[in-house]
Amino acid sequence: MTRYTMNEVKQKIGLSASTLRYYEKEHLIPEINRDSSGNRSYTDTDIEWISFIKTLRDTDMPIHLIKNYVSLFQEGSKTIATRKELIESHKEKVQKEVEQKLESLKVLQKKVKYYETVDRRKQRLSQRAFKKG
Amino acid sequence: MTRYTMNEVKQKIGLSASTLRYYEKEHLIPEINRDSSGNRSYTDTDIEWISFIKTLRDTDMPIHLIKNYVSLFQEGSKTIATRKELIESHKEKVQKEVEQKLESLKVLQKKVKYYETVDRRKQRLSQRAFKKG
DNA sequence: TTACTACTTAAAGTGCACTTTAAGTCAACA
DNA sequence: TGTTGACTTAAAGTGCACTTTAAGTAGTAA
Repeated sequence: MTRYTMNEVKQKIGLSASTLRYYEKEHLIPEINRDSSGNRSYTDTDIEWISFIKTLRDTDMPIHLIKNYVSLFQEGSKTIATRKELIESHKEKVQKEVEQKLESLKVLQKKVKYYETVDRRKQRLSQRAFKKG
Repeated sequence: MTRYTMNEVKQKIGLSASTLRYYEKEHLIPEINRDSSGNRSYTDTDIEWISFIKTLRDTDMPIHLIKNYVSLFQEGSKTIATRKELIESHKEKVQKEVEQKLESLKVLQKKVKYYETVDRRKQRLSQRAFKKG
């Protein structure tokens, strides 16, 4: 069975050692087995779990909701429906945020375009927009 | 000339009164003119500026970079090129983040699909993934 | 044996972006 | 005239998610 050191996990997943310890302490990830000298030894299953938690964090799910999700998981298969709802509603929230960001990107693109086409006269006019400070 | 109270701006833009004051104090937005009783009175130009600042915050540009952008603006047209670079590089960063989130959304969708199709046997197996705690 | 490196812990500290608090002013209405 | 409500300020407080610190241990190389 392949095992990984903390350093390997750090590389593989892209979380710092202190974050990995913090997640473990907060029970976002399981208690990791130790090798003969007391250092953490991660399994492929651990890696998979940590990766999914990272996906949740990458999409800004708050720690307290992830804890909620993990608790449900530990209660077993009777919580499948609730877990599905939790992930699905998070997914919908993220989708809306992405759509909002795409709108914002249009505004940024418009601004860049403006800077590309602006001439000296336009620039002087634009100064009037924020004349103080 | 149309003028707006803080309450109207709050509604129009979707920022709290304290955030509007905070942005003003930090010079992200210009010093707002006051009415006869000392209360803020926002112009359409103010609204436009605040909206753009909100777009920057909605896309998670840090306050210190926005301050940098505002400073450049105040230095006048000689900073147009720098401002364009600043906004453009931010735009590219946001685009990458959006792409990353779309990838994460695929993972979330996969998980939802899994929960939709999982049967009792599969659920028991999945329990092995996180057996402690 | 000594030094070095990589890990370990609990606890305190950090950074960011607001948000709340406490105390005060002003205009309108009963 | 008093009280209500919306504003004002500076300063302190909050929430979140880590990150850093300080002190210690275990294994390896010289």
